[in-house]
Amino acid sequence: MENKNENNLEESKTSLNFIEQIIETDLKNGKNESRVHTRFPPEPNGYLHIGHAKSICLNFGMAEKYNGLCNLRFDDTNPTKEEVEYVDSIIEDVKWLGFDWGDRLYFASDYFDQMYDLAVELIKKEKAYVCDLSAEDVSAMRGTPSQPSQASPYRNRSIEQNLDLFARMKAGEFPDGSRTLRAKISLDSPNMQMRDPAMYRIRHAHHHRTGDKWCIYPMYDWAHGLEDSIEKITHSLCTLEFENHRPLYDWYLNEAEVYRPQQIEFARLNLSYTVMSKRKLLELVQEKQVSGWDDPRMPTISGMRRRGYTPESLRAFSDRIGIAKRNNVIDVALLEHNVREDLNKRAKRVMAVVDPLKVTIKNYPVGQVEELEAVNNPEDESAGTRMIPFSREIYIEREDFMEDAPKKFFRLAPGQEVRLRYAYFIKCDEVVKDSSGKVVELICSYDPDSKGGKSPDGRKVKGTLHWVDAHHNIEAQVRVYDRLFTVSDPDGDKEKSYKELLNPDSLSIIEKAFVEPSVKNAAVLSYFQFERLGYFTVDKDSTDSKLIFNKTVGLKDSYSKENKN
RNA sequence: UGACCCAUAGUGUAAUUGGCAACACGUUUGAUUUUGGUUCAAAAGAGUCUAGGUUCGAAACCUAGUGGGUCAACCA
Repeated sequence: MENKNENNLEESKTSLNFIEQIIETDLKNGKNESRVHTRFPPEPNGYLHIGHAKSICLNFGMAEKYNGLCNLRFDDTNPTKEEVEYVDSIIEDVKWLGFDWGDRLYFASDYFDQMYDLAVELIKKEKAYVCDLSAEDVSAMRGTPSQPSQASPYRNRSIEQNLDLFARMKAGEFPDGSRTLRAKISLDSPNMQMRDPAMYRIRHAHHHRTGDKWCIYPMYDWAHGLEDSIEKITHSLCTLEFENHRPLYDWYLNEAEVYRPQQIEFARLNLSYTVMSKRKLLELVQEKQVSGWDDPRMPTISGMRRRGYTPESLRAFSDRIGIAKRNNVIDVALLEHNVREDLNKRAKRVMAVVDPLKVTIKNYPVGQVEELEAVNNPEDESAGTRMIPFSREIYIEREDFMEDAPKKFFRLAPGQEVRLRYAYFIKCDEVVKDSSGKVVELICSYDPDSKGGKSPDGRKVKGTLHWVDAHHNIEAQVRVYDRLFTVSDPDGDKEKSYKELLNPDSLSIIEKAFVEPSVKNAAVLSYFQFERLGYFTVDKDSTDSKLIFNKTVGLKDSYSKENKN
């Protein structure tokens, strides 16, 4: 084991992803005074998802690894889509993931004045002009990758006229959409980004930070490079779809004659059985397909937090998926592996019965209650032990009993003996059914010498069941989640929209589960392992009188897997 | 259709930069086990998209092809 860890350490030393290779080369060459300064630049138009977590871990991770800095910067250049609610949620999520931006919380909108001044400079250099064309006209004149664009009739306005018009745009003299400021770059570049892209558009909209100060707002390409430049970012990491924008990024910074960070693109994360676009997630929220952005089925950071994922597990996941330029789809099983790995070490074990079947132990004294000692976490001795009440009537899991059991069924069946964890061996003597033939109760007998679950005579008992006392317990609601979509690639279906592929059974609510008394005052988001069932966390909908648990993920289950095939 | 990017076990990422493919997840098998969990041990699974070329030697470099992705918003 030690050897393995050493190997992994060595590997993480020598095996660098392509961004680390670039950074190390830059460091070696003394580029940017050998600084590393990154940034995570979300647009506050939605909640962060696991794909953002990858980017957050990358940006903050690179800064950490190379003794640099990472800023949190809101790219808030479009007031019609952005809201403070999103700003707040993003701050909470990044913090929860465990990253610290110090005092470097920035907003693109804080730079609007500088951006405006620089745009004026471009006009003076005849590198930008005010265009009166409508969006439709521009689109119609755009041409195609192989056919050049038609020049805007306003392309050759005088500097003075451009200056005047741009100032009046800013002053609010023109209605929305009536004019834009455009960069004067090319009419026939095969890269469509370079065909006189818009730099400013008119939007008489209230901005969450600048209020009504502005009615013109910078476009992404113009704004983003300047934001990076102003913050002296060294490596501006973004996703692949901005690859075609890089020449424009460079052109703007070059023409603005300002410090030029290096844009590097990497492949965004895709996860099987879910969607990762903010637009689609927004639709699920707005159409009430889910309870909100933090619905535990959502791939959002807030949803996963509520589901019971730990920040450590998300960070470990991010490390393991790697960074590259190849389009990828990560198997959710890897994500689930990472939570289990973390929770296995940390979660307090507890017994809960989710689908109760009553068991009466006929030879156990009526009215007697014993307190039995149970281990809190076999992976962590310091977690200690606790006492669990046991009496004549208990509940076991319905699926732990079978009347006609196959040979490899190590659980309860007529005549078969099992161990009740930490309690006693019991044997099933009698099956009680209701008029419809449904099993409603089991009559069993116990071996008093097997107290604690120990075999009194060395006899082997293969099965161990979890249980909860029928009288000393807590009733709880349990919410069990399945994948949100029925297919592994909901975006990939040509016929059906992702909404038609939603899993109708992604949420099942168990109103009446029984949990052992020790969880009584469990705090929201505290996590447990319900033995043999999986990991669970306390939902925020819980009240003083009713606990609600979310199932984070089940335990690995080689038994039921075997039986599916 | 033009430009740009990408191509390595089922999935993802490596290969100390040209020296005969490794790690993780997943899968399977066995051992241990008072969780059919954990842990431990092992196995199967690619010869690196194709075809040429350079080289003593290519997953890596070159050319062409094929397949996939991105771009033609006054979104980011």
